[in-house]
Amino acid sequence: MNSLEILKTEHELLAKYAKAISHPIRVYILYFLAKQACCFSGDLDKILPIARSTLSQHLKELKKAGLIKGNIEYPKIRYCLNTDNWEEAKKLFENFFGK
Amino acid sequence: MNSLEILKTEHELLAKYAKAISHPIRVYILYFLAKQACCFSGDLDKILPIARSTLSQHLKELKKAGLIKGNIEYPKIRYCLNTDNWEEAKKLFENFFGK
DNA sequence: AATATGTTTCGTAATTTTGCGAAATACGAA
DNA sequence: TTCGTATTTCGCAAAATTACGAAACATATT
Repeated sequence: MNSLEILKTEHELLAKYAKAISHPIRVYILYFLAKQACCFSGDLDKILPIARSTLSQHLKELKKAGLIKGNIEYPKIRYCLNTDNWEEAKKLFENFFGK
Repeated sequence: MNSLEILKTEHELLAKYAKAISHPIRVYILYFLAKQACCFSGDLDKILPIARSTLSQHLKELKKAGLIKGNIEYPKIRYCLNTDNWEEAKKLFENFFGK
């Protein structure tokens, strides 16, 4: 893989993370998790003015992007930041904007 | 405006900037401008594997989000970062990820 | 086995995004 | 005034996103 391809991959990765952050609801969820460590979907459902199914979809998006993960604790699911990828995203954005 | 509303606005602003960055082509354009100061649409057209009209649309998106601006220098248009908003976005992301 | 709980998946609809080629635009140069 | 250049806007189509309510799921409890 040459440097141009690495560059391309990095751009695509940054775009992927940016896309995950590109909706106010998802920004809020990430903000909430970054502050409070972890929470259950129901905690967010109480706060956010959207249907549960819609919330679930946003959580799915964030999971797909790798920014959060969910651990089952029946009958609930505990959502947390995926700290490794969170740090990766942080570094990509830092680099992008110029440290 | 209370603190919750300010928070909401900040989340929406961050989401808006993230959306602008959420496409690889736009990431590349911003990266290019951040490195090289300014350039013409034609410079990008030579590099990027998309139609001119599509490139134009992406530039429009970035302008709409406030991250770039274009100065007419007939028959070309010189595109530059909108540094004020670029700095604002940088700070929002820094805050978001935790400084 | 039946029920209750927290959450996701399904089906659907409306809107937005992405992309292209063709045509339009704006202006300087011939 | 006509021509050339750089870029945008238009018209369209395909795909993705966002949203909802209803139904399905997985499991602990009764």
